[in-house]
Amino acid sequence: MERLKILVVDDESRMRKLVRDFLVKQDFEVIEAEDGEDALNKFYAQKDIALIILDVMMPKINGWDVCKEIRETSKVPIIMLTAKGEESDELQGFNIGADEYISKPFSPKILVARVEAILRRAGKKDEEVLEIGGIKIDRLGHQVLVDEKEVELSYKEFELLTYFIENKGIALSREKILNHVWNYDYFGDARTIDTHVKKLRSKLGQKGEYIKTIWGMGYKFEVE
Amino acid sequence: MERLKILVVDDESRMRKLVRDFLVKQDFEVIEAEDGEDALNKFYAQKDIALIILDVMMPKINGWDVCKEIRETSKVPIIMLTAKGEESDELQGFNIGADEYISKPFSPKILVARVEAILRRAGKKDEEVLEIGGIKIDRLGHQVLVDEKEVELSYKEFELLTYFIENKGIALSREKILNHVWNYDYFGDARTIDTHVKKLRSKLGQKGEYIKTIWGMGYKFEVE
DNA sequence: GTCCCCGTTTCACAAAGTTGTCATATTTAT
DNA sequence: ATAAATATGACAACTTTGTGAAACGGGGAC
Repeated sequence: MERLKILVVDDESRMRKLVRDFLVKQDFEVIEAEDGEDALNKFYAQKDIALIILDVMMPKINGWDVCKEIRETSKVPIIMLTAKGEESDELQGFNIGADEYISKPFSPKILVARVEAILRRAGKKDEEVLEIGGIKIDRLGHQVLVDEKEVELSYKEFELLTYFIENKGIALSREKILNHVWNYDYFGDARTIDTHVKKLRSKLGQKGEYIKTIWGMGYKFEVE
Repeated sequence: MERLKILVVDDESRMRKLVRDFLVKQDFEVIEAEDGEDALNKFYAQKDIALIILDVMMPKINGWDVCKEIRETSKVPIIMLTAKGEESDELQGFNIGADEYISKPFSPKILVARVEAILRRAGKKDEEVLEIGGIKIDRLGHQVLVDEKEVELSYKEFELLTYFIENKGIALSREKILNHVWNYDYFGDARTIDTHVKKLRSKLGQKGEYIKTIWGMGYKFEVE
């Protein structure tokens, strides 16, 4: 297996070196960029970057803008490094589509753990068939089998179920679901999700119960 | 890990120097500000400040107002330095969202100890799984296991338990709990916490006893 | 172009679950 | 014993979620 490329963007070289050292130890290939402009150039030049780690505070173009710009054309996973307290885009009132936020200061151990979790999930996107608890998703055939019997799902239902299963065991906020299943620039009502969940649950029959409601939070797919 | 930045705000340069010297000795990076205005400017310019030490008595903008202002946008930990008798503001229930109060005169050793305790706690916010005494908190799954069996908690209960465990072994006043689990701008009755503690204890069964009452003070989570 | 079909979204109301408060009981410190 | 603080149970107000129906909207048939 070829080493995966990670783009690390931070204006402080000390910080880049720190992050790089840990990632290299985990056998990733690291590419560094020292500001937003540099980051965009390197990202577009190197088409096979698997993940971006992006500091928020940078001269010229800041991290939020780099993220937004990249999201225009790519769904590459992005981890934002934020200062304490400004971690969430919700707090800023606008959503820019990062996948994770890690607040400084952080331990390198945490960073590496998150990177691996994200890549593991992202890796699922390459698998042709996902299977869990008697539900089989065939991406190529765009088909879902429940206990070997086909269940007809609409496009959105299929995407939603796939997203749930790619992230099984993880509580997903409506915000996050909208970002991934709909799109980073979708501005509709989050309650739309409820309707799709309802239909999914009913089409999955008994197994619809795997989609759990997390009250005050969102949903989670979990097989017992 | 990169050195953490601490913003020290006091109008007396002697005091700043004193505090700075001790913090630098502990390998923190120190940024100084000599009044409230200066403090706000430097805080907003340097986005990765990990903690603020803030004198109350200062010209132009005083410490209380700086704290309130910062709390509008950030959850960065704040330690207030108060002269004898000034804490009354805090005691009178005028709540501005500081994390700690240290009254002058204080020993630098105490200050450093508090700083490190706060930062240690803040670091826990990035850990995905917390585990202690047979209680496991899975943040990603938004799920709590007691002796490997799931216990269903409401949103607030989950937050409260998480806060207790992030601060295990530390006595927490109701004031403090309200500030962190509810919000800095919550003005309800502190007795509300009692009700939530009651429910938490009962849902945790035997292990509910880990939540100890500290008479006249608040609560503390402690495993024997 | 118009009509129709069907997936998607919105909406309004019902249902379910949560949270804060209050009165009362109990415990604790002195 | 007494006063003060905490525990508890019940409940009302409030939020969030579920649901069915209606509105919307794009693409194909005609």
